[in-house]
Amino acid sequence: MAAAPAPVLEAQRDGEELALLAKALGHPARVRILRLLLSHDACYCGEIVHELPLAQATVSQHLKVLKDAGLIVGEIDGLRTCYFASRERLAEAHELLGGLLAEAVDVDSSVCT
Amino acid sequence: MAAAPAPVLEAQRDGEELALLAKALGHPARVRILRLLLSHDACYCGEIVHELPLAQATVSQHLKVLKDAGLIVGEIDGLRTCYFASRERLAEAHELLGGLLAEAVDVDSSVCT
DNA sequence: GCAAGCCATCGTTGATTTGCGATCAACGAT
DNA sequence: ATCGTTGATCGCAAATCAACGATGGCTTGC
Repeated sequence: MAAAPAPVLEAQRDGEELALLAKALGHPARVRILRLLLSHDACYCGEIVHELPLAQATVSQHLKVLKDAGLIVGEIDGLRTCYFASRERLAEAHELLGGLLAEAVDVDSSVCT
Repeated sequence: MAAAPAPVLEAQRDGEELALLAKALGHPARVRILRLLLSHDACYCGEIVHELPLAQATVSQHLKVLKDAGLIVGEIDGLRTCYFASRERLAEAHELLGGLLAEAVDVDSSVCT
């Protein structure tokens, strides 16, 4: 990722990546789950279910969406499953969004990590 | 940001606002439209349609979603409609996302049953 | 006036999402 | 071995979304 071969193509991939992440964040329950995980550093699934006004199956589904997007990580811990938020992935979303704004100013010095 | 009257409620509203914005950004075509508008500063609807591999009705629909989220503004200019990206709104989304990350580090006293 | 271009909207189709109860697999304790 | 607990998954129904053609309102040019 050091060499940027085709800026246009790269921008397009970034766009799709951003859309993918945004889609995962595009539901209040999922944002709430994410916030919960961020503030607790880690949480068992049961706690999350207990915190939200949703059935266990529904919460599990939302967890799956977040996990598929890479925003959280689940780790089986014996009987339970412990979930962590991926700050790196969240920061990636933040940077992709920032990249959009930066691109607005000019197509001048586009630098990616 | 310094004065927070009701931290929990505010956080919840922020979460819903973030989800709303993320949902609008959660489609590749819409991200592409947004990028187009940002890099061109402004664009007529026809140009956008011409740029995307989608029918005019579909593009118009995506434009409506972005407009409803406040991410773009449309201005009727005689025969055509000129669209602008709202950098402020985009920056707002960026900050809300940053707020999530910040909240991770921050202290909080939520109950954990 | 009329015709042509632009674009928002309507109505329809098929795909996806959301939410739930029910079920199933895995595990610890009895 | 048989529970009770935890959480992922399976179906299903309702809702929403995505994409499109067709229509209609609007403006400009003839």
